Amino acid sequence: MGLPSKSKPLQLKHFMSSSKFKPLAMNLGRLTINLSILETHLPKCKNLKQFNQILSQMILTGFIRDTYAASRVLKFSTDSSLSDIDLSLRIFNHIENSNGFIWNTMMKAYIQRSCPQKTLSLYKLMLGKNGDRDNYTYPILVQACAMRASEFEGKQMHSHILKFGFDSDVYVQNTLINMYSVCDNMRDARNVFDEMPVLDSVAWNSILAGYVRVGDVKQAKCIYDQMPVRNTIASNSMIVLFGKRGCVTEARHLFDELPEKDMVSWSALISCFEQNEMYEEALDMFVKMVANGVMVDEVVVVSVLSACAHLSAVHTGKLIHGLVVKIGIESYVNLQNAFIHMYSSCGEIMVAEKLFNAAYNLDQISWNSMISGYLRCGLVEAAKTSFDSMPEKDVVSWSAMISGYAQHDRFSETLALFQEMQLCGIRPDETTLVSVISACTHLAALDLGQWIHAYIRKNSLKVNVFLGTTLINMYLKCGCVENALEVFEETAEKGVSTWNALILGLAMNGLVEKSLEMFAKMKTRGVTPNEITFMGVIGACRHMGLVDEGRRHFDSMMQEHKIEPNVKHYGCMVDLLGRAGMLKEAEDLIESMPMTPDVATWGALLGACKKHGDHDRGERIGRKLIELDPNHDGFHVLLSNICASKGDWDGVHEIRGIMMQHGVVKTPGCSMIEADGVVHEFLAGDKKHPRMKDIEVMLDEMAQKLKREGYAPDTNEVSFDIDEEEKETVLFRHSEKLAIAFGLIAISPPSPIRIIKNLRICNDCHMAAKFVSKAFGRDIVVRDKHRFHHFKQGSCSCNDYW
DNA sequence: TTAGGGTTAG
Repeated sequence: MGLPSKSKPLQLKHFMSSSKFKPLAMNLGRLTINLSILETHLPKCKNLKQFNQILSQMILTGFIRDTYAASRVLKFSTDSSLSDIDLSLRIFNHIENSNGFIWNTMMKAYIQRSCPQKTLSLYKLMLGKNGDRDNYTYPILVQACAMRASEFEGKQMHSHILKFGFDSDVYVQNTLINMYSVCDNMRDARNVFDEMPVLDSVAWNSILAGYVRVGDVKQAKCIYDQMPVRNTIASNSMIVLFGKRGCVTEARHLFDELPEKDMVSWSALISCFEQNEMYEEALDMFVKMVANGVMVDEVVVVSVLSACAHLSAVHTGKLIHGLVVKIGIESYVNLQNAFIHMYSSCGEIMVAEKLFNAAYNLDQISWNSMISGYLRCGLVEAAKTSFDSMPEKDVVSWSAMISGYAQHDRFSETLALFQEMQLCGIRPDETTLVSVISACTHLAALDLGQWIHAYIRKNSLKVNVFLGTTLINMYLKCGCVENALEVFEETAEKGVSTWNALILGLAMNGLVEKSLEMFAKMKTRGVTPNEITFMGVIGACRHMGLVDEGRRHFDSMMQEHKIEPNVKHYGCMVDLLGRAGMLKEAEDLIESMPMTPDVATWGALLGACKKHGDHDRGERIGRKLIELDPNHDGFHVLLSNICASKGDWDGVHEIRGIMMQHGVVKTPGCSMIEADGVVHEFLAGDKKHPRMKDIEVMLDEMAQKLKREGYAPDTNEVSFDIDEEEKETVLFRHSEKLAIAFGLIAISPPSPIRIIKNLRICNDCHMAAKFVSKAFGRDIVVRDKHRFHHFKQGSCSCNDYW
């Protein structure tokens, strides 16, 4: 920053190769240096020593005071690789009689070394000295502003240009167009362009490049069509723009029409296919490119490898690897990283690892690709080891590892790593937070989730589609409908997934009508529903037993939206019919399915049989199911429950035997509850909690109060052949009751008691929760495997239909 | 009397 670093004054000794003055190596002999000698000898300089000797001669003889001679020697210094920028600056500072050329040369030198801020500092110095600016000066300065992408500085420069009257210079105008384009200000770029009396090819190309940069297809096309001369670069840029904006047909057409296609034309089209998820086309095009003898470089190969990764085309990837080695470009870091990504995407993690270990020029992306590769292949531990040994971790590394934990259902570790990241002072970005919020959702860690929401607001992070959807989902899955609706309204960028989260979540919370309303609203807003939307919509109908409406939506999938119902949609319909007691219709629908029904579909019918007491149908289907899926614990349990409710204890024992035989273990009921930011977990019959004594006392109090209110335990739920009193004790140790008791102790009103259960809530716990909400005057929110139950004043939001 | 400035794609 600031002015170019102060250089030491130019003294003769700087240019002496030793303290002893030697005669010029270039045979200057005893000749006094003059212009002609300078001009013949400067270009012949082979090393810094020779250059220094000429320079020292000039100082010694005072010839450096000749402005023209000084400008030649400075120019040589800035252009030649023999000298460096510090020496150039020392020469520049030594020149007493400087002129515009000399200033321009020094300012240009900083541009060439990518130090535009030093160019601008020199300009300030020049202004102070009222230096000799000329029409060569401002193109350099405007370019410096463009390099800094600083519209503020650019505009200042523009006003100087007007003030000093350089605005009619075509070079100046062209750099202004470029500067405004780089700053994405196409309005001012266009103003300059429109006012140019004579447009040369640079002006056309610059304005086109601007429209391409901001992605304005309409204007770019307009300019391209009007261009008097179109070069390949212009055409290639248009292909790129079409690709970026999803106009694949136009890109392909333009490519076909090109009279001359170069390497960039081919790779622009290939990248267009790749970006628009047309991976086969990308590969085909690459094959044609090679067949046509077009040169291939590392940039195009990176695109093609990405296509291979998406297609899992490891064989093609290996062929390309061979080609890359043959043409000798394999050591490009980007290419190595693309190979690591391709191989790990195709499951060839060992190959990726070998490449990674063999590479000598690893960068941050290499490490991040390797970690993501391990995670993609499910090797979470290997990823963590690699992560721990990284020399430097950036936000991408942390996000990759955090999302890796989240995607492998290791939610506590997700949150722990997030905390560690913060301790390391790395600021999370939108991507990181999506994974963390998703972990909060699974763990029902609402406190942390809300903290993150506040963090997003405080740091004005952009709530993009993913983040918005994740937040809405979290609030709905934690039973906070109001908050979810608020985020939904605030989210500017709404995708189909955002609507889906809302439709599914509202229905889960028992707000079926609102959910269906949102579905209607979504369609009027022009958002096209997808198959997940219909899962939500039919699911909503299922929560309230809206059979006719559900059927209507199911039929509309094909008729209106051309979406073929999949096995899950059928399963959902079977569940809807079954729950409503239409068991025969449900079974008929299964028989009429165009695909093989999955176990979940039969399972839905089995559940319905249990609910509606159709024991015969239930037993028939249950036996079929445990054959189809002998490892599924839930079906065995349901079947055994059906036997139990018939009083068929032999059947119960038989099923138990089958379970033992297959090693099927019933998933224990588990409830989670968050108190003061800590998540507590309860298993059925659990006695391990540190506050178990208090909980026992509360359970007794609950039992007494509930009985007074008229609660009678529903012992039908217990499928053990034990007496009624014992059954009641078992019932009162269900995990959700333990959690409710704990909630009554640990969470002070009016905060609701929020519980998450891994299985579906049983009849008895549902009834008990209703009584507790009344007898203790507490709101209880239970999220079970399928939906929410908001208990308030003795009733539940599900209206006892679940 | 010399010398120097601008755009551009995958």
